[in-house]
Parts: sequence; structure tokens; C-alpha cells
Amino acid sequence: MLNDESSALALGIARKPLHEEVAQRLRELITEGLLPAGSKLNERVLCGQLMVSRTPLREALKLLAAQKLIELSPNRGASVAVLTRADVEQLFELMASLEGLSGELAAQRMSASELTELYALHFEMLAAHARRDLPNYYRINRQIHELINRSARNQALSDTYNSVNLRIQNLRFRSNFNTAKWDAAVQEHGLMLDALARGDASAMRAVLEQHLRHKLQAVLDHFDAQVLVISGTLGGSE
Amino acid sequence: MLNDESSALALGIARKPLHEEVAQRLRELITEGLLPAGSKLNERVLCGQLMVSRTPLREALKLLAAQKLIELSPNRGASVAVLTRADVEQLFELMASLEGLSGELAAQRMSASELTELYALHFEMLAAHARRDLPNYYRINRQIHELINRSARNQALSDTYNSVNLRIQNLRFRSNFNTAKWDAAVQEHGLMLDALARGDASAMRAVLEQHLRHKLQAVLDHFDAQVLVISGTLGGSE
DNA sequence: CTTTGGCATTTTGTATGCAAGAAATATTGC
DNA sequence: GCAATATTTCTTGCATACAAAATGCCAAAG
Repeated sequence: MLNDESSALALGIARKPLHEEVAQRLRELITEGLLPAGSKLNERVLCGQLMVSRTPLREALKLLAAQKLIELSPNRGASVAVLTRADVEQLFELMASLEGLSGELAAQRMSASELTELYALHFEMLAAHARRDLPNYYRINRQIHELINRSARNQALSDTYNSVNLRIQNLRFRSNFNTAKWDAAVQEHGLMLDALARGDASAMRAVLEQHLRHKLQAVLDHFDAQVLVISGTLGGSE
Repeated sequence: MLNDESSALALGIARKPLHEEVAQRLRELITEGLLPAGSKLNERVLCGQLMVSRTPLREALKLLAAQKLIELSPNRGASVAVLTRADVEQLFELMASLEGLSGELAAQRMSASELTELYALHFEMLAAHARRDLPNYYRINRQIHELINRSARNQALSDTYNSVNLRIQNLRFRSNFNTAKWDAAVQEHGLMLDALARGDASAMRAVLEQHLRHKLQAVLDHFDAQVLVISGTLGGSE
């Protein structure tokens, strides 16, 4: 996902195509919830807000549509993708498998220095957990999973993982899980480290798959609660 | 991959956007090898050949770039993606996991009628194999894997699978494997059916993962042979 | 009161024009 | 004759203009 930057670094000056920047900005707006699921994306309005003409905007929309972050209806424009409960379950099912593979490979291929760095991140995460510092916890957690992905030495897997992760990221952020689940997640991270240190690939897969199952549960709980609130607000007629 | 058609069927008349048609045509040209890996895609030339203006063509190129079928260098245009040996290994590694998951889920969720249809396809495939009818074998083989994917009841998985599969499809076509490997592949298909009939998810995963490993070996053999030929032709200087 | 048809407005789809950057070619200095 | 540089040509990136489709509105008929 960050290939463009690395190629830019090679020659110093970063010169991204405009449609890439637009796509990145739109991705942020979507994952941060400023463009809520289902909302219609009017080209002329977005052009005004992002200060670009329609051509790069439309190219960016095609990109996001390919990643399933938005949907394009012919002659009817774009709208932010809406995830049904079934979509969420399926995405997590896929995600669990991808993360399981990633962990399995990482257990076999991770270097000593990577493992050291992982331990460091782990302790940082424990600190954030102890302080109940959710933003930093999320940030470090993300770094940990990125490091595991990198250690798996499979770019196609990383790309696919990131693509799927992006689609459920806004959900993951929103699910403010309770303390018990948080503690359990931290404990699972400990098991991960053990498995990696032992180079136990199948244990690593098992831990990660369970990790994802628990996360799915948290997200689904929040999802159901949200649906109830929304249907209550609208009177349940729609 | 065929979602657009289904939504069109719902109301009768199919009206695809031009950039979709262009993308589809380019995909065909790439997978069929008419646009070989590494070849440069000149916008103006393609416009003339496909009889469209640059706007829908460029939108199509963005789509294909998102699927990693082509690469876009800023200000330097598009070229058909080139797969290194490592890329192929990584893609198959991912593919094996996806297909394994697909089979695992299919073993749990396939309906009786789907299983019946699968057996029918299997016998058709055996017929094609007996006649050494490679084109039909490929066609039926593809249908079988599509049916398994469908039976897994996970759209995100199917989409991801198709996306990855597309990137290695031209390689799979080209690897004219020998008779021994062909026979082994057919035998593995028999094991698949057994596992599905028993609803044995883990066996199904194991069979499919091995199936993919064998296929990777066949593709790599062909890949190495190709590289030798090419480097020999050019004198090995480049 | 609902429905249907046509008109106006808005929005998307496609083509084209212009500018900036890259590649290719010519030119000049040594 | 070769190399470094200037110039020309070509290609891509972006903006805009035009065409086609859809949406909304209003009136008129049932």
C-alpha cells in the first residue's frame, strides 16, 4: 500500500499523481466516518471540496470502487459501500484466514531482529493497555500486525490483507469493546509472541484465527446495537 | 467478477459503462498473451485499436492497475505487469490458502444439489481427461472451482480468489504439464469429491492446498524453462 | 386523490484541448 | 569521433466542454 512512497524516496522528490492523492484523501474520509456508509458522492460537490477537476476525481473513484470501498451504479454515480451483517461475517472469515496464513509464515520466516522489535512493540502495547490509552493501543496494535505481515515475506498477501482490512477498519475503530474483551485480546497477543518465539507456525495460526473470531464478536455486538438504534430512530419502517 | 451482469439481469437490459468494457477487453488481451508481460501500453495507440477516447481508456487502466494486472509509472504510462519467480511463489502461496479456505467452507456448506452438480462436472472432466481434450478439461476444471467457491458462501473470498487467480491465469494456461502431473491432478480431484461428500473440511483444505502446491511446481518448471530460453535468446546480457 | 406524461434541471459519461514532463533527436564543443 | 547539451517531438496529466441519461417537478387526466 505504501509502494508509491518508497519509489518516490528513491529519487528524493515525491510526485504523486493527483488521482492517488484524491483516492487517499477519500479513503481517510470514509474510514474516519466523515463520509458515512451509504452516503451519495456527488462528483461536482467533491470536486469543489477537494479542489480538483472531475477527471482525477473520477479516476480516484474507479480505484476505490475496485477496492470495494464505494459502489458505482452506471449513470447514477457513486456511494460509500454499505456492509450488511453477512458482509461483516464474510470479511472477518476471510481476514482470519489471511491473518492466520500471515502468522504461520511469520513464525517460519521472522528474523531475530524482527522478533526483538516485536517484543519491544508488545511491551509498549502493554503500557498503553495498563494506562487504558486506547488511541496508542490501536496505533501500536496496528504496528504489530504490520510487522507480522512484513515478516511473512509475501507482498501479495500483505496487499490483500490491507485491502480487506480497509473495508472493515471503520467498524473496528467504532467497536469500543469492554474491558474484559480488551484484556483477553492483550492476553492473546502474549500467546502470539510465545508461538513466534518457538517458531510454532500452527499455534500461531490458531491464535490469530481465534483473535479474529473474538474481534468479529465484538464488532458484531456493536453492529447489532447500531442497527437497533437506527431502526428505532427511523421507527423501523425502513 | 460477474456481479454487473446479475444486476443487469434483474431489470433486463444490460448497459455497461464503457470503461468496464474496455477493462474487460484489456484483461482478455493480457491473459491471452496478446499483450505480453512488460509491454508498454500507449494510450493513443490503444484508443485507436479499441475505438474509444482516452478518458474511458484511462479509467480502465486505473482499474487494471488496482488489480495489479498492469503497472502505472507517473508520467511514464502503463505497462503489463511482470511477475518474478518470487511473485509467482507468493501468489500461489496466497492462492493455496484462499482455495483451502474455500474448500473448507464448501465442505461445511455445500448443498445436496450442488454436490450432485459437482459430481456431474467431475465425470465430464474425467471424460475430457480420457480424451486428452485439454481445452475442455480447462473449461470444466474452471467450472468445478467456481462451483466450490460459490458453495463456500463467501463473496469477499470469491472476489479475492478471482482477483488473485487472474494475475496468474496466463501462467496457468501456458504451463503445458506432462501426462503424469495431469493424471495426478485428476486423482486429487477425486480426493476432493470424497472429502466434500464426507463433509470433511480439514481433509478438503489439505487436498486443495496440495493441489495448488503441485500446480505451482508445474508452473515454476515452465517458468524456469522460459527464463532460460529468453536469456539464451538475448545472450544473457540483459 | 392518485397516477401519468412531459418538461426542466441536475448529474453522469465521453470527447477534446492544452500544458507539463519525458524521450528522442539534433547540435555544438572538445 | 565522442560526449554533453539543447531542441524537438511525443506522451501523459489535468481541465473543460459537450452529450446523454436520470431525477424532480408540475400539470392534467382518470
